[in-house]
Amino acid sequence: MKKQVCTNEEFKRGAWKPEEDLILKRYIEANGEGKWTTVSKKSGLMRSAKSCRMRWKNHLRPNIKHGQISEDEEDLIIRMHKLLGNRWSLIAGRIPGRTDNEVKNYWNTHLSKRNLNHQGQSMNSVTFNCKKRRSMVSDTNDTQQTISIVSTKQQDESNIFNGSDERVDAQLSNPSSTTSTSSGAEEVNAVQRYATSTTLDNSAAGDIAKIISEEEIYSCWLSDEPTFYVPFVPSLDYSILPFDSLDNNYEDCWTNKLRLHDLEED
DNA sequence: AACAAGTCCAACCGCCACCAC
DNA sequence: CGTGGTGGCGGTTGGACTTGT
Repeated sequence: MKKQVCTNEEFKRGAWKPEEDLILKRYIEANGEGKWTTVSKKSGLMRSAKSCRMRWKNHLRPNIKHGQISEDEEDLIIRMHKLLGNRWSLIAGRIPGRTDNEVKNYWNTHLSKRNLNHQGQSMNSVTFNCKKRRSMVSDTNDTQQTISIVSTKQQDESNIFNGSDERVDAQLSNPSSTTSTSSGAEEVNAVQRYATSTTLDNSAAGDIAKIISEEEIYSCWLSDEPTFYVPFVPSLDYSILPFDSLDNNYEDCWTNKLRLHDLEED
């Protein structure tokens, strides 16, 4: 049987010309965003669906901000990266007008080296960056969730983080046994989809994992100590909490969360 | 002026989740 | 339930441009 192969040779590649931009822009304005294979076929551009999508998303979409990243934006990127790791789309989602590609490029070219230097001088922190977040192992046992996070070894000096090949198993106590407001199933899904484990400081009393989704952040200790579970509090923007191991004020964050948790219980 | 090295960023690639069938 | 198509994501690459020698 003859196998149907879609070769890249069918599609034009390389830099987009202004006239191609115009065609794509007009097509999407007339027909709406999405259905990129249809865009690819019907626009007459001879570009792949992915290429069309990428061009629209990163350059042609309305409200895209071009030009220099401001100090405020830079500060936000650094803080968000500290919190989320290389979750560029999530970080970009918090910076109006900036794309994930732009944020990623900016980080790689401007900030990663600077942060390496800063890190070397001031602290010895380790980040487990969950590269393969979707391949995490999750035990769907009713009473306990075991989340296995495979960290990536980062030997390159230019990388800001000291890496580890270790496998981190975070034991989350059963959500249904806590006072969490959402269902256990929802929480497990959130954890499975968007887990990132971050230890903030080697000197901290136990390692801390932040389990993050777009709207929710869960927290637990990764040490041998009994784990606890902090429910999401909708009124609180966790991303702006001062997670700064230099000041050790993450302790306050934890305290704040627990206090809010207690209030919710009341 | 010419070349090498470094920097930047648009574009591409591979992987994976989701969904329709 | 399995499969194929699609879209989204993060990592990487390649070439244009800049800076240094």
